[in-house]
Amino acid sequence: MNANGAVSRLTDHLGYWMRMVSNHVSFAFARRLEGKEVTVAEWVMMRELQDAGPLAPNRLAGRMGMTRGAISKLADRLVAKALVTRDDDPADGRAHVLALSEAGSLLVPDLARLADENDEAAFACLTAEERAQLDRILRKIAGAHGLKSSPTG
Amino acid sequence: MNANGAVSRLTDHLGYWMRMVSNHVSFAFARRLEGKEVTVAEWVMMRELQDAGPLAPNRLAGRMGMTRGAISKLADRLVAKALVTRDDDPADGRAHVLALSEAGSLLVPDLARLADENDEAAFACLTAEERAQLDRILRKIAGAHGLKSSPTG
DNA sequence: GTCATGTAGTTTCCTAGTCAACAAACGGAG
DNA sequence: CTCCGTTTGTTGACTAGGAAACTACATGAC
Repeated sequence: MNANGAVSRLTDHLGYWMRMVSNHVSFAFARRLEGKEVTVAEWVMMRELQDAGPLAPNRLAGRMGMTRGAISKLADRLVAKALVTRDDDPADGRAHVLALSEAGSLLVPDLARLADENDEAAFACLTAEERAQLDRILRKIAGAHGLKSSPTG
Repeated sequence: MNANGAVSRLTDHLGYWMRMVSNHVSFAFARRLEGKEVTVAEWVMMRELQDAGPLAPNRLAGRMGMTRGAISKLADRLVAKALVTRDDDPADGRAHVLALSEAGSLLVPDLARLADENDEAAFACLTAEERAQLDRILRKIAGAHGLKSSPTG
């Protein structure tokens, strides 16, 4: 309750606007990816594999903030599209190694360009000053809460 | 590609940090709601009904940015929990009217307090100045893109 | 009045996650 | 070496939402 005895409004919350804008940006990106036959989650996995090199599903789950089960199925889809390879880890009979296929590697810069364009379009309405403020504030929040996994869902 | 010939990094995007922080806030809120046996989407619907009074599912779909199908099922759940009532619209044989039940009305302030606490905790690390900047910037982006539906998903 | 068109809500099928149960393999204690 | 707890990845049951088909009703043309 606030001073007038009414409960605070939904739009009084920073989290409300945060979610609205975040949803919009992700949605817009998903639309851009449609033509490439790739989902946002698939893009993030390919991106992680590009950044970090071949990786165990378990590591990817940590980085992407998803469960191992989800990674397993996501990898299935990417392997089916021949964008990612899945091999047994010679050093550990349980583990696998996921890596970008050649086709996957070739596709990444293409998708990265779409990501750049999407970010640019989403925040084009801001001044350089405002973008810098937003960037600083978001990183501060992420730092304060120890956030580290790639946002996917 | 940027100057060094590498594709831009994932973390160069404002959208990346946006999504990470937004996901964190929503997740934290979902955890708070767990004890109340209410999901975030359910909370948003109850909130809308509190703000706008009894509403047709169709109107709610617009406000919440969800399909009519999703609203139909969401309403099913809330009716099952006796937090919302669903009546035929006497003025239109097709339409229904969703409204908070008495139990629902009683629960809203309780949940609103959780929402306030969650927002406070999520952005506690920011100065008043930073919060004001963030608020202004987010509203500016939302305005620039004509965003208006409650973020749910 | 009748019919065509449009609209509201539900339902079915699909997708993409979670969670929990599981089998295989690792690795340390004895 | 063997055993037992742990870790890895997969699978199945479940959940929440979207897309589109469907039903029932409304409304305007005639």
